[in-house]
Amino acid sequence: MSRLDRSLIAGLPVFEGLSADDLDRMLAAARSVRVAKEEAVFEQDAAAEAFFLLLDGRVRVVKTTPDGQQVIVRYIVPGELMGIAQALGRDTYPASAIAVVDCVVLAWPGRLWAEFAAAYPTFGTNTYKIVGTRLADVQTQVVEMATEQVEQRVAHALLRLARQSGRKTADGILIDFPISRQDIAEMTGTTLHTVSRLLTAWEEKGLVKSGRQQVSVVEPHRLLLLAEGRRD
Amino acid sequence: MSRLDRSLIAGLPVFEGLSADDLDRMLAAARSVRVAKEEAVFEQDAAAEAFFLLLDGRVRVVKTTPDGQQVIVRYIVPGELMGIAQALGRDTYPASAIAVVDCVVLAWPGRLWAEFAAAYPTFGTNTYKIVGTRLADVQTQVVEMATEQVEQRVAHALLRLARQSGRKTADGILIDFPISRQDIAEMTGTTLHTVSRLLTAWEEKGLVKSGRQQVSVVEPHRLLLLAEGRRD
DNA sequence: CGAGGAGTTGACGTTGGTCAATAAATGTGG
DNA sequence: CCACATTTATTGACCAACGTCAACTCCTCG
Repeated sequence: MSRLDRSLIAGLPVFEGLSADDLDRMLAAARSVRVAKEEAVFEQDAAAEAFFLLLDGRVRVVKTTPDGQQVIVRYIVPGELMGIAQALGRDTYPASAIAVVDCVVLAWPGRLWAEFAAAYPTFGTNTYKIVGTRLADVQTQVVEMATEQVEQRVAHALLRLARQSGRKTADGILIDFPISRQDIAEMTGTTLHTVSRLLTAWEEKGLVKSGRQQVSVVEPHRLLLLAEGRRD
Repeated sequence: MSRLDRSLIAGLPVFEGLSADDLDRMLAAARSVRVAKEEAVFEQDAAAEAFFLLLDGRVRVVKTTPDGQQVIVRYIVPGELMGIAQALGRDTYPASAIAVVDCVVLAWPGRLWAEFAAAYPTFGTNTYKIVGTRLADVQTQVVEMATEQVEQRVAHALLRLARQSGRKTADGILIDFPISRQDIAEMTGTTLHTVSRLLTAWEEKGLVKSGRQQVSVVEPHRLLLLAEGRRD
């Protein structure tokens, strides 16, 4: 196994404030893992034996109901932690994490969590800041689901994806990983049919461009108006 | 100001593992505050200057959208922390906390958070465990909103309230604080009309008993069947 | 080139929201 | 303590948003 270079993680928000030596020590305990497209990084309800950092690729975090319906909780982008059950006193993962494209992740044994948090307090604080952000995000999502119509929720979802994972192209902001109508439906609590109809309608109005497993936001500003419920 | 007695907080899950002296030291820094019914403990978007422990009463945590719609995020029962923005690196409260009945709370200055977490590590760990639980709860709520019909969501909400805040009576499990149809609607993302119709229908089937600002669950088991979507 | 996955689109029905009117319970001021 | 205002709840009529069902097309991969 090759030595992991500090530059892989230096500069990431989570590791802000750590010394070069600290980074090296943390990296020494990590192993780097490749995860093929559509494979799981970890599975819902499995024993939480490790926590992870996504180095490259995209991961979707999915909860499955007892009767098999799926809800996409969030997408993870490179540089983000995931599966940090230990930080929250859990011993199983609350959701599954699936590689959307081929990914590279760093994995640490879960029992190291407490050690790291004690040895590198800024790392602990930074992580809890992230947890705070995620809690806020999920609560916002609850509010959206409770108060908005499907059209607004889908518009908000696309804008979030574009912001988090968008790449500027000639056609506007391309969401730069494969995403199907079904995926968008599972993010917003609707059906692929409704998403398909919305995208078609928006394409006619010039707001988005979309194709097979791909969506670009052409006019973020007008889409935002829609998302906020002001008819245009 | 009278001295606060250790017995107020000893035995609460958050303070598990702390010595009597630790408790006394923490209490010495707290002030106890009475909050009248319908008054705010803290307000959404206000500077997070303190964190709180509910000693007595009931508090509802509410998010308000820009256009004035309200969503009830959760109810707080005695012994629970609230407004722990500091623990998550936030400097404003993400929601408002409103006393549902006359309440007594302990309040600590926010800047003490870091001190406490450092001085009493179990307190820190316990808190993050709670945060973990809340994150899981909110995520479950997202899944419910995305996959269940209104009838199931309302049934789930009532069962949660009964479990968290129920008192056994001749009529079944009484949710022991005033709660209106509108409140239940704001918990479940529906309208008071729909809640009213559901409660009437359930009352006819003998599942619940309800009146002005009051609901009892008579047959939790059958209500659970409904909540899980198995028609009966 | 064939099969399976992804997307589109029309027809239709249901859930649950909107609007409106009324009733019942509670609080308030004289 | 009563009259009146306010809040909470009920119920009916209506209808729109969106889910369901079904058929069909178009890619893409093997």
